[in-house]
Amino acid sequence: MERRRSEKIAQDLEEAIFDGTFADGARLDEVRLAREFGVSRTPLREAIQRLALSGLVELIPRRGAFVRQPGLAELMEMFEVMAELEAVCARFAALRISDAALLELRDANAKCLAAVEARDADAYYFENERFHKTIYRESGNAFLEEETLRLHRRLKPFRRQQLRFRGRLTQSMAEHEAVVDALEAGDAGTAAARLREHVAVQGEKFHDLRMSFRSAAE
Amino acid sequence: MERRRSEKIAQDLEEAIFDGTFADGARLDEVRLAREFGVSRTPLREAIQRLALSGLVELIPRRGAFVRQPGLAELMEMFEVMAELEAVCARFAALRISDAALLELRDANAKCLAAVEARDADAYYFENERFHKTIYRESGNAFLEEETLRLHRRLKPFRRQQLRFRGRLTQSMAEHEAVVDALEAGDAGTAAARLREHVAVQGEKFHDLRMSFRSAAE
DNA sequence: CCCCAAAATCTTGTATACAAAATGCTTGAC
DNA sequence: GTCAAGCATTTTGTATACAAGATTTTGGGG
Repeated sequence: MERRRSEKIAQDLEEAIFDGTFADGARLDEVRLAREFGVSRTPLREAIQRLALSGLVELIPRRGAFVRQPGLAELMEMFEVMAELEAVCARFAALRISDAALLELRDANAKCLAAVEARDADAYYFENERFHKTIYRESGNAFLEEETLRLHRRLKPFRRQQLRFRGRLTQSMAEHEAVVDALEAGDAGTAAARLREHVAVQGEKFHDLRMSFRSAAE
Repeated sequence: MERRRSEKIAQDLEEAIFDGTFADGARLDEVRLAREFGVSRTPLREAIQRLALSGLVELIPRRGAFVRQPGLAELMEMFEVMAELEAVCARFAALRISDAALLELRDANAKCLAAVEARDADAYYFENERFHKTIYRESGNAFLEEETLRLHRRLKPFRRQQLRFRGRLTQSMAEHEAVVDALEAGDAGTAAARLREHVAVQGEKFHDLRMSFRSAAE
């Protein structure tokens, strides 16, 4: 826990932006939010600054902070980079992964599959995250792990919507298993390619989803 | 230019940290720096926060901000990631690069080579940066471009020391040309591999350099 | 009736004042 | 003499007050 007030406020605001409480382009009124959080403007400004550096809000001098939701094109780009980063993690991990981590990946997948069959969305997400984060960690490069986690967090709210696709989940599990097979075999190229494809498909599915949303809404 | 005071202070502090004005672990005294910059603590704190989010300083609650120079191990990791990011840029660029950009790459290389022969270090760095940044841009993924630029900036002070290696520069130019050849041919795999190797070598050379510094200093 | 300009208001950016916490120093006891 | 406890000092975190710029509103003129 850092300086807890501005830290917590930043998290809350982030959540609110992800929730869609703040629409794209909405202005973050400092005094209003300060009242709402029951603090002065100072910690709130620090929180806003933090969000600005994360790219969630745009800071216009003397004008204020405006929510900056990524558009569809930018999201596709982010998913593309996510796929590449995970592929790099997999490539490194194929050479460096420990036996214990391989067991953890198998375990996460087993529990993930169980969650799918039990229709337990929360458990599915938890185990799915454990799977991916384990690969980041086993890349053996702490900086890469951190950067990949950063993007993972940023894309989290958009990834979440994919549960709506029936049948995608079991397919996803099969892809996970194939990745682990390649990692176990120490086949860096295959592991990278499979994980890249696995994540890229998420981006594409997301694309479809957004499109259907758009046409349904307007 | 954002809120210019805290923005400028952050840049100055960043520069000072890179220069080695602040040693690793040094505390950034708010009141002292505020006096030094002739501002109050408020904009200075915002600048420090910014640096903290960039990872240049560590913020310990109720203790203060401490300069956090990356150690050798972390730097190697960062160069490793840099090589991978640039490789991804090259892979994308191979499919998307424009003829104009290819000409720009050749032009940058030519001027770079001229700078080497003229022993013009500044010109060399300028053109070298132009070369790499052009490839980032031609990846056709603005988000990837931005993220790669971020890491590029962060590694800049450490890359700068490589001029000391005689003979490395002409070799480096040859590698650049080979990368452009692959891009021109649209050979994504080769372009990626060559650029990855080019950047990875920088990291290794840097490693050697630091080692020699260490043994010389202590 | 509309448009332009000036003033008033609102909001951000900065400074200062205050509170809380941590560190270090001093003093006292064993 | 040393260790511990309490107090003082220093420093961060927060609140509030002040200044500067931007926007909006109002009033006057065309």
